[in-house]
Amino acid sequence: MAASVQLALEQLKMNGVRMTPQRHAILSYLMDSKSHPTADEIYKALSPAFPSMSVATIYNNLRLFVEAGLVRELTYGDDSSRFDADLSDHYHAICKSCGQIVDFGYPPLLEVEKAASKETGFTVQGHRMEIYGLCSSCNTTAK
Amino acid sequence: MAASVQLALEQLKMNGVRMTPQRHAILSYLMDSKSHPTADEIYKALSPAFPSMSVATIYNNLRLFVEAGLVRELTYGDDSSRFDADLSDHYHAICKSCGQIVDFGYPPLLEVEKAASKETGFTVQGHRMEIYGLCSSCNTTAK
DNA sequence: ACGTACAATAGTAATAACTACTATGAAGAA
DNA sequence: TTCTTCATAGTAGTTATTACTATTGTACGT
Ligand SMILES: [Mn+2]
Ligand SMILES: [Mn+2]
Ligand SMILES: [Zn+2]
Ligand SMILES: [Zn+2]
Repeated sequence: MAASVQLALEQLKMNGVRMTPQRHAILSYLMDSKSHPTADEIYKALSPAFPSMSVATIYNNLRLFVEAGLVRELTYGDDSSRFDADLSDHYHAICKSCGQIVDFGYPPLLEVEKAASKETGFTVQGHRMEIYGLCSSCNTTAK
Repeated sequence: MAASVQLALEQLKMNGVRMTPQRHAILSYLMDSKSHPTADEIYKALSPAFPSMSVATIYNNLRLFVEAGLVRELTYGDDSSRFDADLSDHYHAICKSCGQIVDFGYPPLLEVEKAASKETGFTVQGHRMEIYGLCSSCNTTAK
C-alpha cells in the first residue's frame, strides 16, 4: 500500500503537483481504508497526527485526487460524499440502517448501456448502480 | 392527468392531509411534467399563479408526496434533488452536458440484487441505476 | 546550502440546498 | 358559527462544500 502511494504521488509530480505530508497522509489513509470514508472522517482520523490541518485541505486534495483519477467520489443526495481509492471494477451495497458501504463484484452492465443508448439516442459514457438494503448485522439487530 | 391529481389528493385526505391550492398546484405540475424538475424550478413555475407562496411550502409538500409514495426523489450529490411523479418502472439517462434526464425502459435488475445479497449477506430492498452520457442534441453541438 | 518561484496550506468567509421554527390563516368537524 | 388542527409564509438555522487570502513550504536551479 505504502509503495503505491509513493507511485501515485510520483505520477502527480509530473503535472506540477507537489508532495506534501498532508497529501501523502490523506492518500495513504484512503488506500489503506475499506470503509469509503467521508471528508470529515478523514479529517478526524488525521487530526491527531496533523493537529493544524485545515478541513479545506482535505477537500482540496480529495478533489485533486478525483480529477487525477486516483480516487472515486460516491455521492448520496444531501449526505456527504464518500471516497474510494479502490479503482478495481466493483459495485456497492449500502445499508439503509447503519450506512455502511460494502463492495461486491458483478460484471459491468454493458447490456443496459446499449439498450439505453438505443432507446434514448444518448452517447453513453458510463453508469451508476448500487444496491440498497440492510447489512447482515443490522438485519439481526432490528426486528 | 387532472383526474389522477384529484384521486391522489383524495387518497391523502384519508390520512388527515388537507387539500390546499398550493398542494394541488405542485402535484399537478409534477404530474404534467416530463422534465423531472427541481424544487426551485417548481417554485419559479408556480410563482406567477401563487405570488406569495413560500419555498418552504414546496419542500414541505414534496417531502409529503415522497413519503406518501406519490412521487420519487432523485438525488445527485451536491446538486438539488429532482422529482418524478411517474411511478412506472423505468430508469433514467442523464446528460452530463445539459443535465436533462430522459426516461428509458429496461427489465428490473433482479439478477444483480440476488448476486449482491449472496456476496454481501445484505437483505436487499432495492437498487439505483442510471446511465450517464451525452444526449443526442448535446452530442451534435459539441465537437 | 541558498534563493527564488509559485504551489499548498490554514483559517475563515461565502454559498447553496434544505430544514426548523413560529406566528398567522384557513379546512373541516360539531 | 365556533373550535381544533393542519398548512402556509416568512425567516432563521444547519450542513457540506467552495472561494478567498495571507502565509508557509516544496522543489528546482544555482
Ligand atoms: Mn468500494
Ligand atoms: Mn422518470
Ligand atoms: Zn447496517
Ligand atoms: Zn444534453
